[in-house]
Amino acid sequence: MFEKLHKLAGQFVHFTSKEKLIFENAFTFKQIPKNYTLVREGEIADEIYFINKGLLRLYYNKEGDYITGYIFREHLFASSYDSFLQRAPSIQYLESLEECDLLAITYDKMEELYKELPKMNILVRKIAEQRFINAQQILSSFLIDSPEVRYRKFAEKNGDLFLRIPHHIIASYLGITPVSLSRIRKRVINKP
Amino acid sequence: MFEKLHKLAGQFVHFTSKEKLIFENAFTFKQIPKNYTLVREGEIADEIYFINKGLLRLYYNKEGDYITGYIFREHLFASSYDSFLQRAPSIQYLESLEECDLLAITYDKMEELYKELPKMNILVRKIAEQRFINAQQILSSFLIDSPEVRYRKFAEKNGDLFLRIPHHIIASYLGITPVSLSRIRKRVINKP
DNA sequence: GGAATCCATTAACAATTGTAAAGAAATCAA
DNA sequence: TTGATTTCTTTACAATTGTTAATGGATTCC
Repeated sequence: MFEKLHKLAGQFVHFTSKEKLIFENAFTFKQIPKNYTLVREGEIADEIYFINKGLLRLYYNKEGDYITGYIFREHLFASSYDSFLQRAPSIQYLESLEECDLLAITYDKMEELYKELPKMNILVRKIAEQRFINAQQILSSFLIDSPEVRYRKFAEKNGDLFLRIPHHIIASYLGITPVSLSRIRKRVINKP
Repeated sequence: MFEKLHKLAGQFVHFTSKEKLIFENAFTFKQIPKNYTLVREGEIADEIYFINKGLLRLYYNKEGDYITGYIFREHLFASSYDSFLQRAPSIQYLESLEECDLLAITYDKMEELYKELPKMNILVRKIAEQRFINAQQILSSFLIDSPEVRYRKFAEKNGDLFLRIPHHIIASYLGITPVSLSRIRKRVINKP
């Protein structure tokens, strides 16, 4: 249940058995079906989720269009972070793309943990730094790469997702339309 | 000298006078001319900089083209963060766009600070979280907005930069060519 | 199992952006 | 100040993407 979470934490801090228990007890297990909405636009995100199984996506609703901001895979923390961190209404939705097994922790529990386990500040700092680096890398791909190159890089790392989720969700994540994604895929198949 | 830095830190943690001194002493003052390169591609970024005065830009060199990844303004921490945080060769350059007054802190000094002032973990966590939120917002603009809307938003917040730095630097930051920026500006002037 | 919905692909056309080149204006260095 | 460089804009054309609509296939839901 907590194996992968401890593995992630273990990369950055060392918890004693006692601390491990306090850490574990801050989380609650949640099993949710496919297409379940965890956070709606306008709501304040009260939890963050460690994904033990399944896929979540963060998306924007822009005049009826749904634009994917991020796809969270197994063994990552997922949330509408800006809402969670700033205690402000979310400008995004957080929804499952598959049936998911999650470990949820609330904002208040998180604050308690910072007090009980000062090491948490180190852990969360490291995770925040990693997320920042990740966001920066994606951003740089929008600056440097053409949509086709962006597709190629995505397919290399996340090729399995083309079989797991609808393509139009990936298209908006790459900043293009489904039509354009289809064209690019055709080009790439003919000239790999 | 440290006024703005303390103001930033004060938003997140409260330092005693003693702690303030330890904090201040970790930094060294640096004055650099315009177009001075702080970090080169391939080097490991050993410092981060708090900008008291001036502008810095982070940029990528892609086959001879220079693409702006970020423009750092006064009273922000600037660095090639992925290199600094991961102790890995930088994939970007960090360079001044104007004469700058900087407060620099090295990686080693930073590690010392974490030990001497555990509160630093909270402070840096908060700063990392803010940076992440900022990166996410910029990224969402690439997904949601057209280049013209991205230009309009940039001009609203950073209009002064059009008078301070060459436009082609802003163009690549917006993910477009200088030619396209010029066209968009013409469109926007006629239809504000 | 059948109806309804959703989805990926294709086509045709419009709009936008990129590319290359050239000239004018501004800036910089000697 | 002068000459050289950089920078911004404009033009013309090519390439790409967006938009809209239609089709057939797959999936979902009673």
